[in-house]
Amino acid sequence: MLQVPFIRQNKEFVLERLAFKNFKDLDVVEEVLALDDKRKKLTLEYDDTQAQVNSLSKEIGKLMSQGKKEEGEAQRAAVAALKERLGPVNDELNATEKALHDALVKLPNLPAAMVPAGKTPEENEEVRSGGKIPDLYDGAVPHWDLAKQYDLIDFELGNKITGSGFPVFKNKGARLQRALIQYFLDYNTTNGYTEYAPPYLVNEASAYGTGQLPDKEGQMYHATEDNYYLIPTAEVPVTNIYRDEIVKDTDLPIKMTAYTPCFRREAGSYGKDVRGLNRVHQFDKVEIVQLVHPDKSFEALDEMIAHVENLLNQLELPYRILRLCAGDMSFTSAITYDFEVYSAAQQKWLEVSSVSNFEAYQTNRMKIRFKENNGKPQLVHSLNGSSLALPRILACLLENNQTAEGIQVPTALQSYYGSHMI
RNA sequence: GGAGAGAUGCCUGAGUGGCCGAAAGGAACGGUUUGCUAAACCGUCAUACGGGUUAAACUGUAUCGAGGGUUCGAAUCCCUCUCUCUCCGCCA
Repeated sequence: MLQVPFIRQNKEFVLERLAFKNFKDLDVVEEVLALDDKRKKLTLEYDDTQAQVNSLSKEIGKLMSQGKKEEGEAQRAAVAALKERLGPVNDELNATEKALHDALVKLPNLPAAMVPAGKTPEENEEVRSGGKIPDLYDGAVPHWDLAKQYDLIDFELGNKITGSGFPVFKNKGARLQRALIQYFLDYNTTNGYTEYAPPYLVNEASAYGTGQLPDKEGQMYHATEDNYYLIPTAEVPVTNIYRDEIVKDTDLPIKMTAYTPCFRREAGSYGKDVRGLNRVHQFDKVEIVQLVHPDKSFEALDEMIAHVENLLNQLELPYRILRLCAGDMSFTSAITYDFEVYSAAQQKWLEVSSVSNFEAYQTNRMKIRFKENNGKPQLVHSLNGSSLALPRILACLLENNQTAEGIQVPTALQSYYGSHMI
């Protein structure tokens, strides 16, 4: 969430940026400032009164130990009177703090300076593209047909075991999937990311920390018996590794990677674009997360973009990089780049990675901070990106590399998969 | 699932009503000195939110798992919750 002192000092800027993001409820900004004023006033009153209580209490202790009971009794009455005032002030202070917090979490992150204007996905800006869109041979089919033809994925079996959107990978399909995971992780760790294998279920505090709660409650699977949430992305457990921690500036940047399955209810997205692997409830993803010095987050962002782009180049997939317009970015992001690969058989672009800089928006919630030269703790910046999400990569690999003789495996992947052809 | 123990600062760990924001040791950081892959000594060593200041200094409040209660006063007593550990059971 945004920081109140920043809002106070940069009110016009905040309003302008929020409007740019197409955020309607601009009155919340005034509300936040008014509540903060009230909070300060009440804090002052409470602290002053409590200070009197504390000092009187000490006196009473002294008087009692000196045997001056009557004087002590008199002081007691004075304290009682003060405390009568304290209760209501405290109640109001708590209510004000809660109202302030509730208002604050309504405000999305501010779009960074480079973010293009716009409201819809059509207004996203193509930054660059790469790779070559293949000319498929006449018998080319979409991946769901290939999956059946080569016995790689059984969608119907998933329906039986669980429900729709839970594909079963088998034979060479399962192997290819495993090869990709291994390949991605190796690529990430080679480039300085520390590998983690985190839990796939998280508690409420973690889900709140990265912003899934309260905004996206309905999108996560919820194990109500124990009140755990199935992770929608490794971002949640991995970023929370440093929740409530103060690290040394020399520890930065912190670069982490993790492979996990991801679980998403995708409520309300039935019908369109859900065929085959395009949109599923459980999928595998390798994620990268960075915690960096606030001055370095845009540098880190560029590095992550280059990192993901290089991966797509090595997989020889045609891709394009989009800078999301203000209205299409997520609630918590300051700037987001989407990576899409071209599915030649479906003739459309599929999103396979999303790389974002959250600046201090997430870390302010999670209180992830660092200390520089024994100074005051400051918030670090957090970034994350997929490198990469498996299903759509798999779909494109199958579709784009299909030939009459079989499906070709990209060179970079061959040693992991164990063959040059499916 | 059953029984028990516990939750204190970066770590270990003392503290059972006022002298405790908290002993001691360790780690870390800064320095002095000496010096060969280091030791000794000195110092620093929680956070948040206020007041104050150009900025500091200074100062108030809160925090000893979380929330509530008793009391003039609570890390210390009471209640609730959460979590952790140990043993038993079950099991990969």
